Amino acid sequence: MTCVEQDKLGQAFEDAFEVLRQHSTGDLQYLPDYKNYLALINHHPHVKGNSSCYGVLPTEEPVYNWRTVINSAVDFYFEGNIHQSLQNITENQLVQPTVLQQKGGKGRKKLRLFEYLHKSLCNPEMVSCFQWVDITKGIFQFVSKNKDKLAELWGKTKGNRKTMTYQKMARALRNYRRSGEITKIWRKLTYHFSEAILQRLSPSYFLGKDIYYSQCVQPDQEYLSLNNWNANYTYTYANYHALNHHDC
DNA sequence: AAAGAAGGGAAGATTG
DNA sequence: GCAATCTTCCCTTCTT
Repeated sequence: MTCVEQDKLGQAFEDAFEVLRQHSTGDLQYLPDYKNYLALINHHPHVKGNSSCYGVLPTEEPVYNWRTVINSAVDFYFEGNIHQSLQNITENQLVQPTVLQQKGGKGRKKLRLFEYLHKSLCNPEMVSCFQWVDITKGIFQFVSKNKDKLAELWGKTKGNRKTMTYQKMARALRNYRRSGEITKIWRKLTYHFSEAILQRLSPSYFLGKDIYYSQCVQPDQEYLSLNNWNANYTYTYANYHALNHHDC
C-alpha cells in the first residue's frame, strides 16, 4: 500500500466517522479499534481486508452502526472485489482432507470436532458459516443462516452415514462441556474454546501480538450485528497469518 | 402460537 | 474387549 493509498483509506475512514459523528448516539469510544485496524494495515502493507467477505452476511444492523461505517469506508477503498458466495466455492475448497493427522510418527489420530472448527475458523471461506467474535479469547459464533452448511461439511469430513445437522453438531459441542474444551456462552449460537485448546491450536506468535484487540466486542453489545466487521477482520487475520508463516 | 435455540438422556457406531 | 469420541434420536424448556 503506498502512502497515497494509505491517505485515501485514512480519508475514507475520516469521512465515514464524520458521518457517524453526525448521526451516532455516542458510540465513539471504540475509535481505538479503527486506529488498530489502520496500524495493522500500515504495519503490514501487503495485508488487506476483503470487502467481498461480508456480501453473504445478514445486514440487519442499523445504518449508522460504527462498524458498518468503518466497513463502508474499507469497502469503498477496496471496491472491485467480487462477492464470493458459499455457492461459488467448490466442495474441494471447503471440505478438509479427510480425517487424520500424524502425531509424532506414532500412528494416526482422528480429527476432532474442535480441531476442525478451529481450523475452519481460520479459513476465510467459512465466514458465512461461522466466525470469530473474539479471536484472542477463542469466542466464536455460528451464522444462523449457514450453520447447517458447516455441520454438513463436518459430517462429510467425518464420512458419516447421515447428513450432519447443526442440532447434532451442537449436541457434540455440549459434550465438550464436561471436558471443558468448548463451552457455550450466553450469546446465541456462541461458543468459547478453552484456554488450553487455544494454546494448543493457535499459532504462538499470534497470542502475544498486541495489534489484535483484546476484545472485539463489548459485553453489552450485540454480537449478531457484527458480521461485517468480523468477516473483514477474519479475512485480514487469515492473510496476516499466511504471510507471517511465509515470512518465517 | 410457532419457530428457533439450547440442554440433556440414552443408545448406537466407529476407532485406536 | 474397552474407553473415547462422537452420532443419532428424541424430548423438554426457554426465548424471540
